[in-house]
Amino acid sequence: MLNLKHTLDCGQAFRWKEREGVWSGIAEGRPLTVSQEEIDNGTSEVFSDPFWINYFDLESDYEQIGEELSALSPVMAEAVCAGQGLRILNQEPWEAFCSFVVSQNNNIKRIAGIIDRLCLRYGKKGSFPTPEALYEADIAELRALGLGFRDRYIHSAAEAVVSGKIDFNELRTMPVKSARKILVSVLGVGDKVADCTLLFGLHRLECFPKDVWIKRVMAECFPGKDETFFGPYAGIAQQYLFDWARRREW
DNA sequence: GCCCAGGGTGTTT
DNA sequence: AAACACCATGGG
Repeated sequence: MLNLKHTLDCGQAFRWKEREGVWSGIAEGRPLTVSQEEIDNGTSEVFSDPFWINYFDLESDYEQIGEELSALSPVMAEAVCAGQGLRILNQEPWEAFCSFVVSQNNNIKRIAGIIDRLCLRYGKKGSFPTPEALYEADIAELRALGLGFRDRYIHSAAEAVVSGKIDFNELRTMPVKSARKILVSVLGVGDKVADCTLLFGLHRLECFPKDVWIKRVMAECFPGKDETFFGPYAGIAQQYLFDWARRREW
């Protein structure tokens, strides 16, 4: 029902750490420490706290969705089976947006390191930095944290939020195509980062971010098809496929 | 040393 | 519109 590894270590969030079977992290300023054992025996606080119920998307029926996706193709069924317990998180939209700006042409381990340093330097009490804090940050200082050429992209993303050009509450209910158009108007944001923001930050489950792994899977296993093949839960299908492909031997 | 990583921008054909 | 160079950085 909820698998922490397939949910917290599947490239949708970058601030959860696992140590000796115990996962810990912070979301919207709230710390959580939880083990898979507590999840499996139902004693974890995530089942009783409305915040975590929403964060882990515990009220959606992933068994049902998984069955519908599995019926589409054998490969999809294999990915769903391999990713049992994976769920699409409801992350804070700014954190998702900012994190995936950092993600471009980068790898997950390094993304996580950069975000750790951003939080230490600009966040309060281990929280993710506010857009204001990053808007006011010195570009050279951002560069020094390892952001590379993405330093000015982070600045422009923060500026877009601070100025109100991007209003996540509006993006949440707007038609997806309009929301994507607004996101990609920010310097350093293309279709992939926009789709990750919409899927992981605003729970727009029809969004299907196409990174190098997904492009590889589509070319190899779904030739001639695109995200419309997967229907209204394409984003969930995408995440099963990403997690499966990344852990698989090729 | 080269290639790759949850890509995007700007320029040239 | 498609191809291409370029962008920092660290791990394999």
